[in-house]
Amino acid sequence: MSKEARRQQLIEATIQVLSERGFARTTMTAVAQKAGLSHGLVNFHFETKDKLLAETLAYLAEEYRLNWTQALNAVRDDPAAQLNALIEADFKPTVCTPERLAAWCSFWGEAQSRPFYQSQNGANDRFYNETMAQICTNLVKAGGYSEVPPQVARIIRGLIEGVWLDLMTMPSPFEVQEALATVRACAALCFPRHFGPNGLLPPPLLVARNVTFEGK
Amino acid sequence: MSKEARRQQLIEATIQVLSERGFARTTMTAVAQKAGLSHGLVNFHFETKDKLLAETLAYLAEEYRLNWTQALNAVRDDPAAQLNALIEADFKPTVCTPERLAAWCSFWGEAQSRPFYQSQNGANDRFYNETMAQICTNLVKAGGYSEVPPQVARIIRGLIEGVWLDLMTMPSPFEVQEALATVRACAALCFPRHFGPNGLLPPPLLVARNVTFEGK
DNA sequence: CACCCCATTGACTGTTCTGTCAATCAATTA
DNA sequence: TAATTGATTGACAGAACAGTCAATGGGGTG
Repeated sequence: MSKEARRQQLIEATIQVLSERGFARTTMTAVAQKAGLSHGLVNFHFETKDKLLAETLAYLAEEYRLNWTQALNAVRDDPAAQLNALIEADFKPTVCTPERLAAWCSFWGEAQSRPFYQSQNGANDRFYNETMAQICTNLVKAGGYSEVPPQVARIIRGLIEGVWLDLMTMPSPFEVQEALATVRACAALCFPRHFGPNGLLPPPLLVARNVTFEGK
Repeated sequence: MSKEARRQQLIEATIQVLSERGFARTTMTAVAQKAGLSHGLVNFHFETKDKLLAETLAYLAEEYRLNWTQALNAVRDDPAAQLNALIEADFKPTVCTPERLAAWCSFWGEAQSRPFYQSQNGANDRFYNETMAQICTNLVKAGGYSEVPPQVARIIRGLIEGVWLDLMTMPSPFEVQEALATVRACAALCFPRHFGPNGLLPPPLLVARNVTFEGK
């Protein structure tokens, strides 16, 4: 097996162990067992436990970043479509599985006391938040809304994080589709002329403009 | 020192250590040192580490429950005032300090892999959510809104959890007042005739009626 | 076929941490 | 004051774990 493939296999095993046992009880031996390998090999590929965990976090962060940037690149240059893409991206099975959610959560629990984890994710988070704020600014301007763009961005971003937590802590009846519906409902409250209860409204801006014009 | 006071002192020390070192690196010795006592004493009062952590979680949960139920009892029987009380309660210095936030977060990170922690908080969460949903139902009916009450409740509850996480993970400029303002802005989007950007609108329904009347 | 390189194993070491316990100390009661 | 009770200490044992390393094995190359 190639060196890079082996590393990725071990990182995936780490994510699984993190989600099953939590951060505190994640051991090198457990990771190796999950991958069906000996524990000495984990130290061969990642010199220390700290480095293994740091690389796992970086792996998850890059996976998350790719997920939303690619979703953003796949839609046309329209703020409502972009916001919709950003929202839906967070609930795609690429990043929104029980294992990944639980792994993220175990890192959050340790992040505050480990400066490395914080600096690792600080840049990514800032980039995401700035992108979200910019999209909201464009949407407010184009749609003639009166909201304060950075605040709306914080609401939507915060709500996504909150329902992510709920997906983990709540018993099973709360599913991904319901979480997404909750965020969509919030988007509809923020931008009622662009979002409905089922997501993006079909012709985004033309309808609103016509209504305003003919209404006067 | 009385037995009960000593236990509480050790639990407070545990909360501090959790927030400073995270769950994984919280040791009995660190807790004892933080309290200025010997580590054998911790085992004397709480037989095992697991029991110490379980009691710390129960302590935080009860503190949280008391905070919002008392805030709810202190306002008049009006859904808008009740919702406002519920929102503000989550940002009071009783429960919303950096230490407590960090301690909560470290428990979340471990909760999914430890059934005890989940069952511990399951009942409390359910009670809070049902109360919030009931208040939203009353407010929607009394205020003539068209939102779906359980969904609005999930939005507000989820957003509060999300900004709590942000308070922890974001660098310092994001402060409690800004987090509260974000939630208030969301409440204003959900119930525009009862909530403004600065929170509850003074006399909830009467003013709206008067303004409309004199404005005409 | 023989050699070499590198991934892989598993036993071993040193450290850290939990939980135990006999000895000590302080306070209260007889 | 003496005795008793309960809290407190710190040394100790046992367990779990991270990290090391010499030995092994297998695939590719000369």
